[in-house]
Amino acid sequence: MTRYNHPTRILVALDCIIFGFDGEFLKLLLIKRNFEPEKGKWSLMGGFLNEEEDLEVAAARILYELTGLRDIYVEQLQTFGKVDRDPVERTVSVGFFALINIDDHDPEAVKAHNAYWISLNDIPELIFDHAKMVELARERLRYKAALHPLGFELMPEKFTIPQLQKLYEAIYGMTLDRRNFSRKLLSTGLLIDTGEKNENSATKKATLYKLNREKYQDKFHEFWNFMPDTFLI
Amino acid sequence: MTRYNHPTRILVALDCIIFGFDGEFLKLLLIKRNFEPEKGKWSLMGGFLNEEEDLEVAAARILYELTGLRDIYVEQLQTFGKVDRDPVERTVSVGFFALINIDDHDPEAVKAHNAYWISLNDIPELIFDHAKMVELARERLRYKAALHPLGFELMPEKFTIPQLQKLYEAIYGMTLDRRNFSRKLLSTGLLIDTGEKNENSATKKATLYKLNREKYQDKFHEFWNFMPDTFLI
DNA sequence: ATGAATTGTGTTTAGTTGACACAATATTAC
DNA sequence: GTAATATTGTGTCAACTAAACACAATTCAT
Repeated sequence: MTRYNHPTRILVALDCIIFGFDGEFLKLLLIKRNFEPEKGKWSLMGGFLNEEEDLEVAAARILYELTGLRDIYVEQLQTFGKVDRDPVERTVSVGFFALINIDDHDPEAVKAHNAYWISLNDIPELIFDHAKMVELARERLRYKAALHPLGFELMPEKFTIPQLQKLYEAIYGMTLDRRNFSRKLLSTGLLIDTGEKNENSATKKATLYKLNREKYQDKFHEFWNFMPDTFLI
Repeated sequence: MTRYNHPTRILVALDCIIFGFDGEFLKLLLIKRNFEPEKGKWSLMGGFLNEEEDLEVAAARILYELTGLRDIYVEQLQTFGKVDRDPVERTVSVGFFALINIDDHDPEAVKAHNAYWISLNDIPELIFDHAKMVELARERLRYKAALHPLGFELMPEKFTIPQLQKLYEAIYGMTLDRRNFSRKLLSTGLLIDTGEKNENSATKKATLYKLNREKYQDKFHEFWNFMPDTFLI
Protein backbone atom coordinates (compact mmCIF):
# COMPACT_ATOMS: atom_id res chain seq x y z
CA MET A 1 0.00 0.00 0.00
CA THR A 2 1.19 3.50 -0.79
CA ARG A 3 1.84 5.62 2.27
CA TYR A 4 2.34 9.32 2.84
CA ASN A 5 6.01 9.98 3.33
CA HIS A 6 6.78 13.01 5.42
CA PRO A 7 4.30 13.42 8.27
CA THR A 8 4.59 11.81 11.65
CA ARG A 9 2.21 9.10 12.73
CA ILE A 10 0.71 9.81 16.13
CA LEU A 11 -1.26 7.88 18.72
CA VAL A 12 -4.99 8.56 18.59
CA ALA A 13 -6.78 8.01 21.87
CA LEU A 14 -10.43 8.33 22.87
CA ASP A 15 -11.72 9.52 26.22
CA CYS A 16 -15.32 9.27 27.35
CA ILE A 17 -17.11 11.73 29.58
CA ILE A 18 -20.05 9.68 30.86
CA PHE A 19 -22.88 11.49 32.62
CA GLY A 20 -25.53 9.97 34.85
CA PHE A 21 -28.19 11.34 37.21
CA ASP A 22 -29.14 9.67 40.47
CA GLY A 23 -32.26 11.73 41.13
CA GLU A 24 -30.35 14.33 43.08
CA PHE A 25 -26.86 14.85 41.65
CA LEU A 26 -25.30 14.85 38.23
CA LYS A 27 -22.51 12.28 38.21
CA LEU A 28 -19.59 11.18 36.10
CA LEU A 29 -18.27 7.67 35.70
CA LEU A 30 -14.59 7.93 36.60
CA ILE A 31 -11.83 5.37 36.93
CA LYS A 32 -9.41 4.92 39.77
CA ARG A 33 -6.56 3.60 37.71
CA ASN A 34 -5.11 0.26 38.80
CA PHE A 35 -2.90 0.23 35.72
CA GLU A 36 -0.07 2.29 34.26
CA PRO A 37 0.53 5.07 33.46
CA GLU A 38 -0.57 7.24 36.37
CA LYS A 39 -1.62 4.17 38.36
CA GLY A 40 -3.58 5.11 41.48
CA LYS A 41 -4.84 8.38 40.02
CA TRP A 42 -8.28 9.22 38.65
CA SER A 43 -9.07 9.45 34.97
CA LEU A 44 -11.77 9.26 32.37
CA MET A 45 -12.44 5.95 30.65
CA GLY A 46 -10.38 5.81 27.50
CA GLY A 47 -8.59 3.71 24.97
CA PHE A 48 -6.71 3.83 21.72
CA LEU A 49 -8.03 3.84 18.19
CA ASN A 50 -7.15 0.61 16.44
CA GLU A 51 -5.80 0.44 12.90
CA GLU A 52 -8.91 -1.17 11.43
CA GLU A 53 -11.57 0.56 13.47
CA ASP A 54 -13.83 3.55 12.77
CA LEU A 55 -13.59 6.31 15.35
CA GLU A 56 -17.25 6.06 16.35
CA VAL A 57 -16.97 2.27 16.59
CA ALA A 58 -14.03 2.66 18.94
CA ALA A 59 -16.04 5.03 21.12
CA ALA A 60 -18.94 2.59 21.26
CA ARG A 61 -16.50 -0.23 22.09
CA ILE A 62 -14.96 1.67 24.97
CA LEU A 63 -18.36 2.73 26.32
CA TYR A 64 -19.66 -0.81 26.08
CA GLU A 65 -16.64 -2.18 27.85
CA LEU A 66 -17.23 0.03 30.87
CA THR A 67 -21.02 0.22 31.05
CA GLY A 68 -22.27 -2.89 29.25
CA LEU A 69 -24.53 -0.56 27.25
CA ARG A 70 -24.97 -0.07 23.52
CA ASP A 71 -27.02 2.49 21.62
CA ILE A 72 -26.68 5.17 24.24
CA TYR A 73 -26.48 8.88 23.56
CA VAL A 74 -22.96 9.70 22.35
CA GLU A 75 -21.60 12.69 20.53
CA GLN A 76 -18.12 13.92 19.79
CA LEU A 77 -17.05 16.59 22.19
CA GLN A 78 -13.76 17.84 20.83
CA THR A 79 -10.32 16.62 19.93
CA PHE A 80 -7.51 17.54 22.28
CA GLY A 81 -4.13 17.92 20.69
CA LYS A 82 -1.68 19.85 22.83
CA VAL A 83 1.84 18.57 22.29
CA ASP A 84 2.48 17.76 25.92
CA ARG A 85 -0.99 16.65 27.00
CA ASP A 86 0.22 13.08 27.54
CA PRO A 87 3.69 12.96 29.10
CA VAL A 88 4.28 9.38 27.98
CA GLU A 89 4.07 10.01 24.27
CA ARG A 90 2.51 12.47 21.86
CA THR A 91 -1.15 11.47 21.79
CA VAL A 92 -4.15 13.19 20.28
CA SER A 93 -7.35 12.36 22.12
CA VAL A 94 -10.89 12.56 20.80
CA GLY A 95 -13.30 13.32 23.63
CA PHE A 96 -16.73 11.71 23.56
CA PHE A 97 -19.70 12.90 25.52
CA ALA A 98 -22.16 10.22 26.68
CA LEU A 99 -25.43 10.32 28.59
CA ILE A 100 -26.81 7.20 30.22
CA ASN A 101 -29.59 6.19 32.53
CA ILE A 102 -27.59 5.50 35.67
CA ASP A 103 -29.78 2.50 36.57
CA ASP A 104 -29.02 0.72 33.30
CA HIS A 105 -25.26 0.29 33.57
CA ASP A 106 -23.71 -3.10 34.27
CA PRO A 107 -22.29 -2.93 37.84
CA GLU A 108 -19.99 -5.88 37.17
CA ALA A 109 -18.30 -4.13 34.26
CA VAL A 110 -17.99 -0.92 36.24
CA LYS A 111 -16.50 -2.77 39.19
CA ALA A 112 -14.10 -4.66 36.96
CA HIS A 113 -12.70 -1.36 35.73
CA ASN A 114 -12.50 0.07 39.23
CA ALA A 115 -14.89 2.82 38.16
CA TYR A 116 -17.17 4.90 40.35
CA TRP A 117 -19.98 7.37 39.92
CA ILE A 118 -18.67 10.68 41.22
CA SER A 119 -20.79 13.76 41.76
CA LEU A 120 -19.89 16.60 39.41
CA ASN A 121 -19.55 18.83 42.45
CA ASP A 122 -16.89 16.55 43.82
CA ILE A 123 -14.59 15.60 40.94
CA PRO A 124 -11.10 14.58 42.13
CA GLU A 125 -7.93 15.66 40.44
CA LEU A 126 -7.70 13.97 37.06
CA ILE A 127 -4.73 12.93 34.95
CA PHE A 128 -3.51 14.69 31.82
CA ASP A 129 -6.01 17.22 30.48
CA HIS A 130 -9.04 15.25 31.62
CA ALA A 131 -10.26 18.06 33.86
CA LYS A 132 -10.44 20.30 30.80
CA MET A 133 -12.42 17.62 28.99
CA VAL A 134 -14.85 17.36 31.87
CA GLU A 135 -15.30 21.11 32.02
CA LEU A 136 -15.98 21.31 28.29
CA ALA A 137 -18.43 18.41 28.50
CA ARG A 138 -20.24 20.14 31.32
CA GLU A 139 -20.55 23.30 29.25
CA ARG A 140 -21.79 21.27 26.32
CA LEU A 141 -24.44 19.63 28.47
CA ARG A 142 -25.58 23.00 29.76
CA TYR A 143 -25.65 24.37 26.27
CA LYS A 144 -27.50 21.58 24.53
CA ALA A 145 -29.92 20.77 27.32
CA ALA A 146 -31.21 24.32 27.20
CA LEU A 147 -32.15 23.96 23.54
CA HIS A 148 -32.81 20.29 22.90
CA PRO A 149 -34.66 17.62 24.89
CA LEU A 150 -31.40 16.03 25.90
CA GLY A 151 -32.33 15.52 29.53
CA PHE A 152 -34.46 12.48 28.79
CA GLU A 153 -31.31 10.49 28.00
CA LEU A 154 -30.40 10.71 31.68
CA MET A 155 -33.83 9.64 32.96
CA PRO A 156 -35.28 6.17 33.55
CA GLU A 157 -37.92 4.78 31.20
CA LYS A 158 -40.71 6.19 33.35
CA PHE A 159 -40.27 9.45 35.21
CA THR A 160 -42.19 12.27 36.82
CA ILE A 161 -42.06 15.95 35.94
CA PRO A 162 -40.66 16.84 39.39
CA GLN A 163 -37.82 14.33 38.82
CA LEU A 164 -37.07 15.92 35.48
CA GLN A 165 -37.08 19.33 37.09
CA LYS A 166 -34.52 18.14 39.64
CA LEU A 167 -32.29 17.10 36.76
CA TYR A 168 -32.45 20.50 35.13
CA GLU A 169 -31.85 22.17 38.48
CA ALA A 170 -28.77 19.97 38.93
CA ILE A 171 -27.48 20.79 35.45
CA TYR A 172 -27.82 24.53 35.92
CA GLY A 173 -27.36 24.84 39.67
CA MET A 174 -30.48 26.91 40.06
CA THR A 175 -34.04 26.45 41.20
CA LEU A 176 -36.84 26.60 38.65
CA ASP A 177 -40.47 27.53 39.03
CA ARG A 178 -42.39 24.26 39.26
CA ARG A 179 -45.46 25.55 37.47
CA ASN A 180 -43.71 27.21 34.56
CA PHE A 181 -41.41 24.22 34.11
CA SER A 182 -44.34 21.84 34.00
CA ARG A 183 -46.24 23.99 31.52
CA LYS A 184 -43.20 24.29 29.25
CA LEU A 185 -42.49 20.55 29.28
CA LEU A 186 -46.07 19.49 28.69
CA SER A 187 -46.42 21.97 25.84
CA THR A 188 -43.65 20.19 23.88
CA GLY A 189 -45.90 17.17 23.45
CA LEU A 190 -42.92 14.95 24.26
CA LEU A 191 -44.48 13.39 27.34
CA ILE A 192 -46.90 10.48 27.33
CA ASP A 193 -48.94 9.92 30.49
CA THR A 194 -48.49 6.25 31.46
CA GLY A 195 -51.53 6.39 33.74
CA GLU A 196 -49.28 5.25 36.59
CA LYS A 197 -48.17 7.17 39.66
CA ASN A 198 -44.84 7.29 41.42
CA GLU A 199 -45.50 4.99 44.39
CA ASN A 200 -42.25 5.95 46.11
CA SER A 201 -43.59 9.31 47.16
CA ALA A 202 -44.52 9.91 50.77
CA THR A 203 -46.98 12.61 49.79
CA LYS A 204 -49.08 13.19 46.68
CA LYS A 205 -47.90 10.67 44.04
CA ALA A 206 -46.70 12.33 40.86
CA THR A 207 -47.77 11.13 37.43
CA LEU A 208 -45.29 8.87 35.65
CA TYR A 209 -44.64 9.85 32.07
CA LYS A 210 -42.64 8.22 29.33
CA LEU A 211 -40.95 9.87 26.39
CA ASN A 212 -42.78 10.12 23.08
CA ARG A 213 -39.81 8.65 21.20
CA GLU A 214 -41.23 9.23 17.75
CA LYS A 215 -41.71 12.91 18.36
CA TYR A 216 -38.35 13.03 20.14
CA GLN A 217 -36.56 11.69 17.07
CA ASP A 218 -38.44 14.01 14.73
CA LYS A 219 -38.06 17.22 16.67
CA PHE A 220 -34.76 16.77 18.46
CA HIS A 221 -32.93 19.27 16.27
CA GLU A 222 -35.51 22.01 16.54
CA PHE A 223 -34.67 24.79 18.92
CA TRP A 224 -36.67 24.57 22.06
CA ASN A 225 -36.34 26.52 25.22
CA PHE A 226 -36.04 24.46 28.35
CA MET A 227 -34.57 27.18 30.48
CA PRO A 228 -35.88 30.60 31.49
CA ASP A 229 -34.70 33.46 29.33
CA THR A 230 -33.03 34.95 32.37
CA PHE A 231 -30.59 32.03 32.28
CA LEU A 232 -27.26 32.78 30.62
CA ILE A 233 -24.56 30.31 29.60
CA MET B 1 11.41 8.37 26.19
CA THR B 2 8.86 5.78 27.28
CA ARG B 3 6.28 4.95 24.63
CA TYR B 4 2.99 3.10 24.68
CA ASN B 5 3.51 -0.39 23.27
CA HIS B 6 0.43 -1.88 21.72
CA PRO B 7 -1.62 0.70 19.83
CA THR B 8 -1.06 1.75 16.25
CA ARG B 9 0.21 5.21 15.41
CA ILE B 10 -1.95 6.92 12.81
CA LEU B 11 -1.65 9.97 10.60
CA VAL B 12 -3.50 12.98 11.94
CA ALA B 13 -4.60 15.45 9.29
CA LEU B 14 -6.44 18.76 9.48
CA ASP B 15 -8.92 20.06 6.94
CA CYS B 16 -10.27 23.60 6.92
CA ILE B 17 -13.76 24.61 5.82
CA ILE B 18 -13.32 28.33 5.10
CA PHE B 19 -16.42 30.45 4.63
CA GLY B 20 -16.65 33.87 3.01
CA PHE B 21 -19.49 36.11 1.86
CA ASP B 22 -19.27 38.29 -1.23
CA GLY B 23 -22.37 40.36 -0.55
CA GLU B 24 -24.62 37.96 -2.40
CA PHE B 25 -23.48 34.36 -1.99
CA LEU B 26 -21.91 32.30 0.76
CA LYS B 27 -18.66 30.87 -0.53
CA LEU B 28 -16.03 28.31 0.36
CA LEU B 29 -12.33 28.51 -0.34
CA LEU B 30 -11.56 25.28 -2.21
CA ILE B 31 -8.41 23.94 -3.83
CA LYS B 32 -8.02 22.51 -7.29
CA ARG B 33 -5.25 20.11 -6.45
CA ASN B 34 -2.09 20.40 -8.53
CA PHE B 35 -0.40 17.85 -6.29
CA GLU B 36 -0.83 14.20 -5.35
CA PRO B 37 -2.87 12.39 -4.24
CA GLU B 38 -6.03 13.03 -6.24
CA LYS B 39 -4.25 15.61 -8.39
CA GLY B 40 -6.69 17.56 -10.55
CA LYS B 41 -9.61 17.07 -8.18
CA TRP B 42 -11.14 19.53 -5.74
CA SER B 43 -10.55 19.42 -2.00
CA LEU B 44 -10.53 21.42 1.18
CA MET B 45 -7.29 23.04 2.34
CA GLY B 46 -5.55 20.65 4.65
CA GLY B 47 -2.30 19.42 6.08
CA PHE B 48 -0.80 17.07 8.59
CA LEU B 49 -0.23 17.55 12.27
CA ASN B 50 3.46 17.75 13.05
CA GLU B 51 5.13 15.93 15.92
CA GLU B 52 5.92 19.07 17.91
CA GLU B 53 2.85 21.14 17.11
CA ASP B 54 -0.38 21.79 19.00
CA LEU B 55 -3.51 20.93 17.06
CA GLU B 56 -4.84 24.50 17.14
CA VAL B 57 -1.46 25.85 16.11
CA ALA B 58 -1.46 23.52 13.12
CA ALA B 59 -4.93 24.77 12.13
CA ALA B 60 -3.78 28.38 12.38
CA ARG B 61 -0.68 27.53 10.33
CA ILE B 62 -2.70 25.93 7.55
CA LEU B 63 -5.20 28.79 7.49
CA TYR B 64 -2.40 31.35 7.39
CA GLU B 65 -0.67 29.54 4.58
CA LEU B 66 -3.74 29.75 2.38
CA THR B 67 -5.26 33.09 3.37
CA GLY B 68 -2.40 35.12 4.80
CA LEU B 69 -4.66 35.80 7.78
CA ARG B 70 -4.14 35.27 11.50
CA ASP B 71 -6.58 35.68 14.38
CA ILE B 72 -9.63 34.79 12.35
CA TYR B 73 -12.67 32.96 13.65
CA VAL B 74 -11.84 29.25 13.92
CA GLU B 75 -13.49 26.46 15.80
CA GLN B 76 -13.17 22.72 15.72
CA LEU B 77 -15.90 21.14 13.69
CA GLN B 78 -15.48 17.43 14.24
CA THR B 79 -12.93 14.69 13.84
CA PHE B 80 -13.46 12.27 10.98
CA GLY B 81 -12.18 8.79 11.57
CA LYS B 82 -13.71 6.24 9.21
CA VAL B 83 -11.17 3.53 8.43
CA ASP B 84 -11.30 3.99 4.68
CA ARG B 85 -11.83 7.75 4.47
CA ASP B 86 -8.38 8.24 2.92
CA PRO B 87 -7.53 5.48 0.43
CA VAL B 88 -3.80 6.23 0.59
CA GLU B 89 -3.34 5.43 4.25
CA ARG B 90 -5.36 5.35 7.44
CA THR B 91 -5.71 9.00 8.39
CA VAL B 92 -7.85 10.67 11.03
CA SER B 93 -8.75 14.22 10.08
CA VAL B 94 -9.77 17.04 12.39
CA GLY B 95 -12.12 19.42 10.59
CA PHE B 96 -11.83 23.11 11.35
CA PHE B 97 -14.49 25.66 10.62
CA ALA B 98 -13.30 29.16 9.74
CA LEU B 99 -15.07 32.42 8.92
CA ILE B 100 -13.23 35.23 7.19
CA ASN B 101 -13.97 38.57 5.64
CA ILE B 102 -13.59 37.67 1.99
CA ASP B 103 -11.94 41.01 1.20
CA ASP B 104 -9.13 40.43 3.69
CA HIS B 105 -7.53 37.31 2.25
CA ASP B 106 -4.18 37.45 0.47
CA PRO B 107 -4.89 36.84 -3.25
CA GLU B 108 -1.26 35.85 -3.86
CA ALA B 109 -1.39 33.07 -1.31
CA VAL B 110 -4.73 31.87 -2.61
CA LYS B 111 -3.44 31.86 -6.17
CA ALA B 112 -0.25 30.07 -5.15
CA HIS B 113 -2.37 27.22 -3.77
CA ASN B 114 -4.60 27.15 -6.82
CA ALA B 115 -7.57 27.94 -4.59
CA TYR B 116 -10.86 29.55 -5.56
CA TRP B 117 -13.90 30.96 -3.85
CA ILE B 118 -16.78 28.68 -4.81
CA SER B 119 -20.42 29.43 -4.08
CA LEU B 120 -21.95 27.01 -1.58
CA ASN B 121 -24.72 26.37 -4.09
CA ASP B 122 -22.17 25.19 -6.59
CA ILE B 123 -19.68 22.98 -4.77
CA PRO B 124 -17.93 20.53 -7.11
CA GLU B 125 -17.29 16.92 -6.26
CA LEU B 126 -14.71 16.76 -3.47
CA ILE B 127 -12.14 14.12 -2.59
CA PHE B 128 -12.35 11.70 0.33
CA ASP B 129 -15.09 12.65 2.82
CA HIS B 130 -14.71 16.38 2.26
CA ALA B 131 -18.30 16.74 1.05
CA LYS B 132 -19.45 15.41 4.40
CA MET B 133 -17.22 17.90 6.18
CA VAL B 134 -18.67 20.74 4.13
CA GLU B 135 -22.22 19.63 4.85
CA LEU B 136 -21.53 19.44 8.57
CA ALA B 137 -19.84 22.85 8.53
CA ARG B 138 -22.84 24.31 6.77
CA GLU B 139 -25.16 22.89 9.41
CA ARG B 140 -22.90 24.25 12.13
CA LEU B 141 -22.99 27.69 10.57
CA ARG B 142 -26.77 27.60 10.35
CA TYR B 143 -26.98 26.41 13.93
CA LYS B 144 -24.61 28.87 15.53
CA ALA B 145 -25.54 31.91 13.47
CA ALA B 146 -29.12 31.58 14.68
CA LEU B 147 -28.03 31.86 18.30
CA HIS B 148 -24.80 33.82 18.37
CA PRO B 149 -23.64 36.95 16.54
CA LEU B 150 -21.39 34.88 14.30
CA GLY B 151 -22.35 36.61 11.08
CA PHE B 152 -20.14 39.61 11.80
CA GLU B 153 -17.05 37.46 11.22
CA LEU B 154 -18.03 37.28 7.55
CA MET B 155 -18.63 41.01 7.15
CA PRO B 156 -16.19 43.82 6.33
CA GLU B 157 -15.14 46.28 9.03
CA LYS B 158 -17.99 48.62 8.12
CA PHE B 159 -21.28 47.26 6.88
CA THR B 160 -24.93 48.15 6.52
CA ILE B 161 -27.91 46.39 8.02
CA PRO B 162 -29.25 45.43 4.57
CA GLN B 163 -25.88 43.81 3.77
CA LEU B 164 -26.06 41.84 7.00
CA GLN B 165 -29.59 40.78 6.17
CA LYS B 166 -28.42 39.48 2.79
CA LEU B 167 -25.86 37.35 4.61
CA TYR B 168 -28.49 35.78 6.86
CA GLU B 169 -30.75 35.21 3.90
CA ALA B 170 -27.87 33.45 2.14
CA ILE B 171 -27.13 31.29 5.16
CA TYR B 172 -30.72 30.16 5.58
CA GLY B 173 -31.97 30.36 2.01
CA MET B 174 -34.99 32.37 3.00
CA THR B 175 -36.14 35.96 2.89
CA LEU B 176 -36.45 37.90 6.09
CA ASP B 177 -38.62 40.84 7.02
CA ARG B 178 -36.44 43.92 6.71
CA ARG B 179 -38.10 45.79 9.54
CA ASN B 180 -38.10 42.99 12.08
CA PHE B 181 -34.51 42.07 11.21
CA SER B 182 -33.33 45.63 11.67
CA ARG B 183 -35.14 46.01 14.98
CA LYS B 184 -33.73 42.74 16.29
CA LEU B 185 -30.17 43.61 15.30
CA LEU B 186 -30.25 47.12 16.69
CA SER B 187 -31.75 45.88 19.96
CA THR B 188 -28.65 43.75 20.62
CA GLY B 189 -26.59 46.90 21.08
CA LEU B 190 -23.83 45.28 19.00
CA LEU B 191 -23.90 47.91 16.27
CA ILE B 192 -22.11 51.24 16.42
CA ASP B 193 -23.25 53.89 13.96
CA THR B 194 -20.12 55.17 12.21
CA GLY B 195 -21.96 58.26 10.97
CA GLU B 196 -21.02 57.29 7.44
CA LYS B 197 -23.26 56.12 4.63
CA ASN B 198 -22.75 53.43 2.01
CA GLU B 199 -21.78 55.56 -1.01
CA ASN B 200 -22.06 52.62 -3.41
CA SER B 201 -25.82 52.66 -3.33
CA ALA B 202 -27.73 54.02 -6.32
CA THR B 203 -30.69 54.87 -4.12
CA LYS B 204 -31.01 55.83 -0.47
CA LYS B 205 -27.60 55.29 1.14
CA ALA B 206 -27.73 52.94 4.09
CA THR B 207 -26.00 53.70 7.38
CA LEU B 208 -22.61 52.08 7.85
CA TYR B 209 -22.21 50.38 11.20
CA LYS B 210 -19.27 48.74 12.85
CA LEU B 211 -19.27 45.99 15.44
CA ASN B 212 -19.14 46.88 19.11
CA ARG B 213 -16.27 44.47 19.72
CA GLU B 214 -16.24 44.84 23.46
CA LYS B 215 -19.89 43.88 23.76
CA TYR B 216 -19.38 41.18 21.14
CA GLN B 217 -16.66 39.53 23.23
CA ASP B 218 -18.68 39.81 26.41
CA LYS B 219 -21.98 38.55 25.13
CA PHE B 220 -20.99 36.12 22.40
CA HIS B 221 -21.95 33.06 24.40
CA GLU B 222 -25.36 34.30 25.43
CA PHE B 223 -28.26 32.87 23.53
CA TRP B 224 -29.67 35.36 21.14
CA ASN B 225 -32.22 34.86 18.48
CA PHE B 226 -31.24 36.08 15.06
CA MET B 227 -33.78 34.06 13.16
CA PRO B 228 -37.58 34.01 13.31
CA ASP B 229 -39.08 31.38 15.56
CA THR B 230 -40.70 29.81 12.54
CA PHE B 231 -37.22 28.84 11.33
CA LEU B 232 -36.26 25.24 11.96
CA ILE B 233 -32.84 23.68 11.56
C1' DA C 1 -40.69 67.65 -10.91
C1' DT C 2 -41.75 62.77 -11.03
C1' DG C 3 -41.10 57.92 -10.51
C1' DA C 4 -38.50 53.88 -8.98
C1' DA C 5 -35.72 51.64 -5.73
C1' DT C 6 -34.17 51.43 -1.30
C1' DT C 7 -33.77 52.60 3.67
C1' DG C 8 -35.50 54.07 8.36
C1' DT C 9 -39.06 53.99 11.78
C1' DG C 10 -43.69 53.13 13.79
C1' DT C 11 -48.01 50.39 14.96
C1' DT C 12 -50.88 46.57 16.09
C1' DT C 13 -52.19 42.14 17.38
C1' DA C 14 -51.31 37.64 18.90
C1' DG C 15 -48.73 34.77 21.57
C1' DT C 16 -45.36 33.69 25.26
C1' DT C 17 -43.07 34.21 29.56
C1' DG C 18 -42.46 34.78 34.45
C1' DA C 19 -44.51 35.61 38.86
C1' DC C 20 -47.78 34.05 41.80
C1' DA C 21 -52.44 31.66 44.13
C1' DC C 22 -55.08 27.96 45.19
C1' DA C 23 -56.93 23.35 45.20
C1' DA C 24 -56.06 18.26 45.42
C1' DT C 25 -53.58 14.20 47.17
C1' DA C 26 -51.11 11.34 50.42
C1' DT C 27 -48.86 10.43 54.73
C1' DT C 28 -47.96 11.13 59.62
C1' DA C 29 -48.97 12.84 64.21
C1' DC C 30 -52.24 13.35 67.48
C1' DG D 1 -60.68 10.33 62.37
C1' DT D 2 -58.93 14.83 62.03
C1' DA D 3 -55.34 18.17 61.57
C1' DA D 4 -50.87 19.29 59.97
C1' DT D 5 -47.38 18.84 56.50
C1' DA D 6 -45.38 18.03 52.14
C1' DT D 7 -45.96 17.60 47.51
C1' DT D 8 -48.34 17.76 42.97
C1' DG D 9 -51.62 19.66 39.48
C1' DT D 10 -53.89 23.53 37.39
C1' DG D 11 -55.10 28.45 36.74
C1' DT D 12 -54.54 33.55 36.34
C1' DC D 13 -52.60 37.90 35.01
C1' DA D 14 -49.54 41.50 33.70
C1' DA D 15 -45.48 42.44 31.04
C1' DC D 16 -43.03 41.50 27.30
C1' DT D 17 -41.82 39.84 22.52
C1' DA D 18 -42.49 38.60 17.89
C1' DA D 19 -44.54 38.76 13.38
C1' DA D 20 -47.18 41.20 10.14
C1' DC D 21 -47.82 45.35 8.10
C1' DA D 22 -47.85 50.88 6.72
C1' DC D 23 -45.80 54.96 5.76
C1' DA D 24 -42.31 58.48 5.31
C1' DA D 25 -37.55 59.76 3.78
C1' DT D 26 -33.59 59.51 0.62
C1' DT D 27 -31.23 59.16 -3.83
C1' DC D 28 -30.78 58.94 -8.64
C1' DA D 29 -32.61 58.71 -13.42
C1' DT D 30 -35.87 60.51 -16.47
